[in-house]
Amino acid sequence: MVDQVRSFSRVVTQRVGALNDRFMERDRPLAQSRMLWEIGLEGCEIRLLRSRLGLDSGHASRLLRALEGEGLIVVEPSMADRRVRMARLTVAGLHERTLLDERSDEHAASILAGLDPPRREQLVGAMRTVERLLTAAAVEIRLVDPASRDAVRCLSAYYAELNRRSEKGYDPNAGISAEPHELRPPAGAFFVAYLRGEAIGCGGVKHHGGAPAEIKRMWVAESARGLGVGRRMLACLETCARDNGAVTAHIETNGTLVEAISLYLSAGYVEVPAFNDEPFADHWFEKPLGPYKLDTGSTPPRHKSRLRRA
Amino acid sequence: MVDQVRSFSRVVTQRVGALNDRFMERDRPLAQSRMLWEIGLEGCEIRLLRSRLGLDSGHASRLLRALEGEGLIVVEPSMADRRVRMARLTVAGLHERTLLDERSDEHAASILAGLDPPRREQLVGAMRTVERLLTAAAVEIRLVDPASRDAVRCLSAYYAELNRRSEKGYDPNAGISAEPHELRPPAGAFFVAYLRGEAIGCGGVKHHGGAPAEIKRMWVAESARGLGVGRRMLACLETCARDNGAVTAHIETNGTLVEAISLYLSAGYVEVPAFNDEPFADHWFEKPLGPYKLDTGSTPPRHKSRLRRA
DNA sequence: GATGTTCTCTGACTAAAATCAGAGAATGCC
DNA sequence: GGCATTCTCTGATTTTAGTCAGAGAACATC
Repeated sequence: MVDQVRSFSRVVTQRVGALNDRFMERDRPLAQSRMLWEIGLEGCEIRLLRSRLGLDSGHASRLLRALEGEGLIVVEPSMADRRVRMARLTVAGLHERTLLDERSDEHAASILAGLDPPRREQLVGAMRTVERLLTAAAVEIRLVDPASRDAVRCLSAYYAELNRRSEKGYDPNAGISAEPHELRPPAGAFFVAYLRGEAIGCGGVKHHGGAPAEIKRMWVAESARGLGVGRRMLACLETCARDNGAVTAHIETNGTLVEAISLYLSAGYVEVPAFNDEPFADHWFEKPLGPYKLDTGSTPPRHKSRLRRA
Repeated sequence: MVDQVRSFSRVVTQRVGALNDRFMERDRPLAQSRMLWEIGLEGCEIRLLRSRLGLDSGHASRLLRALEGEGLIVVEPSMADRRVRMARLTVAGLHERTLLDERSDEHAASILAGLDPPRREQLVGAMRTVERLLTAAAVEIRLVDPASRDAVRCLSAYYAELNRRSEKGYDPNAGISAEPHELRPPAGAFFVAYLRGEAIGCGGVKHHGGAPAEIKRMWVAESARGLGVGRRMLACLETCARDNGAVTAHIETNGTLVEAISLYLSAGYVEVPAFNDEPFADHWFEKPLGPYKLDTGSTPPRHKSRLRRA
């Protein structure tokens, strides 16, 4: 398997990667082109550009200065926070970006050109699979403070989504609490899932010694669904609970969250009578956490995962 | 489709390409590491290194000097041609290369690490497909002089293979001739298939005005089989024949060349009685070349291609 | 309103990559 | 033998990329 990955890597970087770089070079250093591209039609915060392109702040600043000097972009302070600066394409910049776009399209088309239609479809299908799975593999789950910026951002997105999806509306302050101090070691734990530096999911657990641990605040950004992040997060929380003495995990949720419910079922949870009085919840689940039992996250039996796409 | 290729390209270069570069950097500039790697266990001609890595001769020379200075390689003239120089790894160089190897393995493993076993297999399978099809798409067929170096090289490989595979043995000078002047426009044509600069297949055609064109010397290197090169070469030769007035194509071959025969059948050839007295041949084929009929090279009906893998 | 943090920028560098022109040796081919 | 070609090397330089330290503005918090 490792050999296949390596040989794939060789072929692809040569044929797709390196060539693409050449195509992007249009009388302009590659890094500048990439920056131009990344700024996008809508403009972009500089700190985001830096993190996406993986650039040092000095380097990034110089690249922006160069593009600005050519009249391709303007950089101006963001309204919300005047420390943050926004880069935006000028008309000339938009034009340049369009050219880059066309070049990339040509390059992509040239890759497909050597193939007959059926093989072309096969290739594109396999590319889709590789892309999805590589993205999934790049997700990283980290223990963070539940009051940290990324955590807070995830939680507000979570609350907003619950509010949007359930008829009753959701109030994080009503019902069972999950305050930061309850989700911080040693009382509990809070994890954030990152994809290329961006927080795209979260989950918390409240420890209760030998009594059932409570799994709370599980959420995955819409843009990152279908990558198995939820499953990994759940496994992570369970491991954490088990390591802290729990032999059972408890989750409650609302019936409108069908993906969540199907995940719980497929991960071995069974529905049980209400074990608390969370007003938002109408389904309660429980799972025995066999000590040291490794959840490989493998595909569950078909009948259990049917709800998934419903 | 183009969009999918582009998005694939972004994800893969980031996750597989760029990271791999980081891993390769081992107190040594990336270009040096790549060179070290590319030299391989057996050593390699410098001009080959240059073409594979796409380096300027000055740049390449300097990289080699640096590696030589560290005692990792020795560079010595090739025996065959003393203008050409060979780079070969020393013991220390072999050791370094092994370390690079291990790093690459680690990197490949780290890509797989984030996935559960079933997804892992899915990823590796899709990678295999992408790799194969990208390689196939990179093959380029060019009209060349049948006396050119690449053509001659292909032809000798072809003769050698015929000799090896058939019991009778093969003599290119016996039987129907296909001398360079017969395969050169306007009398005929000769094509070579290239993969990353290397000649990996060939094929010729002898025009006879309105009379059936003769397809000759079709060969594909073993390393390049399964990529559809033969099919593309055949289509190319047929187009060429049609453009020169032929309405029928003739091919004769030997029964031991099963892949060839199955290719001809799946491409629309039908077996006919001997139309010449080529001593090497024991099967004769014919195909009507409908004018302007495009051979898309799409997958033939299953029952006809069954011989393919026999 | 004092303090610490976040974000961006500049200056001063270093390292690596890439380019160009020209020279010299070996070879192939009349 | 003369001549063009191939292959490699060196010197001189330029362009990119990337790093580090520190400064200043805006903001968050107590």
